Amino acid sequence: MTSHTDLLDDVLRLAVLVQADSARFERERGLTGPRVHLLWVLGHAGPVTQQALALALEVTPRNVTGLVDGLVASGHVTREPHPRDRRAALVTPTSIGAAVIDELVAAHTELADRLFAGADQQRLEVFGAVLRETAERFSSAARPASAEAAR
Amino acid sequence: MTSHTDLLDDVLRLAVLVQADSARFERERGLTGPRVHLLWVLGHAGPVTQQALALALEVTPRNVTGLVDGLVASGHVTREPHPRDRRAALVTPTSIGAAVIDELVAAHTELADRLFAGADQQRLEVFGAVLRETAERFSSAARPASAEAAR
DNA sequence: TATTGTTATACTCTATAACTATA
DNA sequence: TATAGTTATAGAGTATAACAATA
Repeated sequence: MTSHTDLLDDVLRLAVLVQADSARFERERGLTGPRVHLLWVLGHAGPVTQQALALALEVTPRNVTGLVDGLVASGHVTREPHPRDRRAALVTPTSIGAAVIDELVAAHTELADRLFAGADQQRLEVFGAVLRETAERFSSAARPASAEAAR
Repeated sequence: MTSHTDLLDDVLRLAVLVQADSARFERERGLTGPRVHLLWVLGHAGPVTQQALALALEVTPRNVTGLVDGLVASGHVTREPHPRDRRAALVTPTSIGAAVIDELVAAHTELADRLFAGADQQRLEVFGAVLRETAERFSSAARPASAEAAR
C-alpha cells in the first residue's frame, strides 16, 4: 500500500536524478540551464526572434537579450538580420551551437533508454498512462473550467 | 506502444507542473525556491548548523550565509548560539518560520492527493514500483559499482 | 591544525522601467 | 501608436579565495 505522498516523493526523487543528468551535460560543456533551454527551443523551432524566445522560455525580452549575449560570446549562436523586419534579429545556431543541439537530442534519447531499457513493456504502458492521467487531473484541479469561464 | 522518449517527456511534463505548484507557494509568501528548500530541511532536521545546511542543500557554506541572512531579514529564522561550539550558530525557525514549514508540509500532502486522488490503487502500485525501479536503474547506470571501486 | 562562518569579489539569471529604432 | 530590442538599475543565487575566531 503506497500512500499518495510516498508516490509524490518517488516522482520528485526521479525528477532530481533527471535534473542531475542535465546539470552534468551543462557542466561538461560550460553551459547553464537557461542557455541550454534556449538552444533546445532553437533546435525545435529553427532561427527565431528574441520575442519568440521570450514567449517560449517564459521570461522577459530583457532576459533573452542577456542569454543571447552569453551564447554569442561563447560562439553558439549569432544574431542575423530579419529579412522583412529591421527591428528584429533572428537568433541562429552556429555550427558549434548546432552540434550542441544535436548532442542535446542524443542525450535525451540516451537518458530515456537508460531509464527504461529492460523494463517490462506492459508495465511501462501502465506507467505512462498513469503519468498522463495524473498531469490531466492536476491541470483540471488547478484551473477548474467554471473558474476560468467566470472571468 | 509508448516509446522511451515519450515516457521521459511525460515525466518531465509532470515535473514541470509540480514545479509550477511550488513556484505558486513561493510567490504567495514572498519566498524563493532556495529559501523554501532551506526551511523544508529545517522542518525535517530541526535547528542545525549552517555547515549541516550546506551539506543538505549541496551548496557552499558561503551560500548558506546568504540564504540565512535573507530568512533572518524576513523574520523566518534566527541564529542561536550553539551550546557547545562557540564558532557555530544553530539556525532556528521563528514562529513565522515554523508556520511556513507547517504550510509546506500541508501543501505537500494536498498536492499528493490532488495528483493521485481518484486513481485506481492497483495501477498506482504499478506506477510507484516502476518509478522506484527506474530510479534504481538510473543510479546503477550512472555510477557502476566497478567504476566506483576502481578509484 | 582543522573547522565554522564571514568578508571580498565576480558571474548568471531574473525583473521593471525608460528609451531607440522601426513598423 | 505599437512592437523589437537595448540600456539602466536592482536583487537573488551561486562560486572561489582569503580571513577570523574557535576547537
